[in-house]
Amino acid sequence: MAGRAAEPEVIWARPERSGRGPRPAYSRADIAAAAVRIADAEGLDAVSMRRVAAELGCGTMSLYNYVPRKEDLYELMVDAAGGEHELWEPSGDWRADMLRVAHQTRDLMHRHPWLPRLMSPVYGFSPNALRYLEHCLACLDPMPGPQGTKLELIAMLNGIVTTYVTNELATAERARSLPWSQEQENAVRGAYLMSRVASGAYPRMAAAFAEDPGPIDLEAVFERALTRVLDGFDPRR
Amino acid sequence: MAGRAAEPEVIWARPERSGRGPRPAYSRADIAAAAVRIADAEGLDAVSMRRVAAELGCGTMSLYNYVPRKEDLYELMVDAAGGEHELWEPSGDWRADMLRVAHQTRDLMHRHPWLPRLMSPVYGFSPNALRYLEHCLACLDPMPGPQGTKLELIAMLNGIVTTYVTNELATAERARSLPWSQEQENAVRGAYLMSRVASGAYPRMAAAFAEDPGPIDLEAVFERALTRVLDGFDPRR
DNA sequence: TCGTAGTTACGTACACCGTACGTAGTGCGC
DNA sequence: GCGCACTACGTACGGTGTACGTAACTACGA
Repeated sequence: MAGRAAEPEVIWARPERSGRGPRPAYSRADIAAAAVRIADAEGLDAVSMRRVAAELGCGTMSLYNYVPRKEDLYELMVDAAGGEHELWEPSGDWRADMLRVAHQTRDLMHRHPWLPRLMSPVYGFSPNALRYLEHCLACLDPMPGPQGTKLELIAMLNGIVTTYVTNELATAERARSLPWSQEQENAVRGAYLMSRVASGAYPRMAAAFAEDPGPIDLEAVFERALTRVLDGFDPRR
Repeated sequence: MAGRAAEPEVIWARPERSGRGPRPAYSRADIAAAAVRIADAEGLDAVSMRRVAAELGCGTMSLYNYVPRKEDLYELMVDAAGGEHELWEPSGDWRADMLRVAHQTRDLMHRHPWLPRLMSPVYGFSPNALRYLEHCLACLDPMPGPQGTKLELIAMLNGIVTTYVTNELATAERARSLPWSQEQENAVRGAYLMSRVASGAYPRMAAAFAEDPGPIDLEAVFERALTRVLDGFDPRR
């Protein structure tokens, strides 16, 4: 019987190769890379077991030898993306290091727009996620206080980055599978919103739209959000 | 031809009743209520067009007269949940008011655990969402600064609450459709995590797990996170 | 008042999904 | 060299969203 257990299972706990039987034709890395390739090129919704198997050049059900459930395929993808995190020797300035981490995560999500959708606390302990977490904690060594607080900070920053990038990408990832362009969608939604606001029922929203903020600098908004969170955690303030 | 347009469409922009033809058998509120009932009782994954139609007592395809795409059904659900937000006369203390808003949102998400999964910036402008936004801005009237900053604060708080509740619920919503219990899942994942940490490869993670934080007060973590964000936005600090 | 156009209602059908199950072939460990 | 655990994979089932066609109904313009 193959690995389709009726019990919960962590894919990272099962060995990639178990000695007996024919040598597996693909590695976990191969499979993850195939899925990531598809998701990058055609969007997350294009990642189906059949599609990934086809990309690998094997039968659909062969995939289930490697990946008991589709969810585990997602976990492989998130881990593969996490492997792109470039780690460094902590500088001693934990605030600067955490800012750098956050920016790197944001870049990662831009490179793989499907990542935010798969980023859930559930997939938190893949090998690369552990590597990443340990690195963050190392960066936070100079920060006083209990480890628990540091974990809180890391979680908070990750949450902010995910939320922010989700906003940034908006419908971009979803739009790939729609029959119309994102510009069309934004135009229609914008027109509707303007008509509602113009109705006069929402005076403060109207004021918000009326005020001219100058050129909107999303980058600055992001930076400000991070700084605010770091301030909130900085014991020197 | 029914409303299946090849153009993007905002469901709130189309009239519920268009005069001509037979009187529609159901209102948008009926449909939303049916979907919400199913999602509350059986989880979001149980909400299919067929299932909702059955709950209403009509044919599957009849639903498409009211809801051109499934996504719009989700939008109806989010709006219906948003209608449960109880608004009040702003107190004059914007920090206190925003805390109250955040707690209410959290309660809402506990009542409807599928909400965080559907909470995306895309569904941001349903009637009840606009009501909610306007109310938040009213609460923020005493706060100095441009409206843009206030919108940033609201977005940030919503993001925090969503992230936090997602963590809180963890696999709870997902677990409903799995053949094993959430306790089993947590046990297996916990055991795996412990084994990895015990390997010695992640000394700082090990330290984090080793330190005894006393009883973990999730409520306090939430409160602290909110306070930190409010601090970051408070011009008096 | 009556035809007709626009709507509602809904059954059928299609392409896709995740995956349970059974079977055949392969190669390591004893 | 035997046996068995493992890989490979075809078939099939029950589900999904939804395109399309048809029949019934109602409110409006003539």
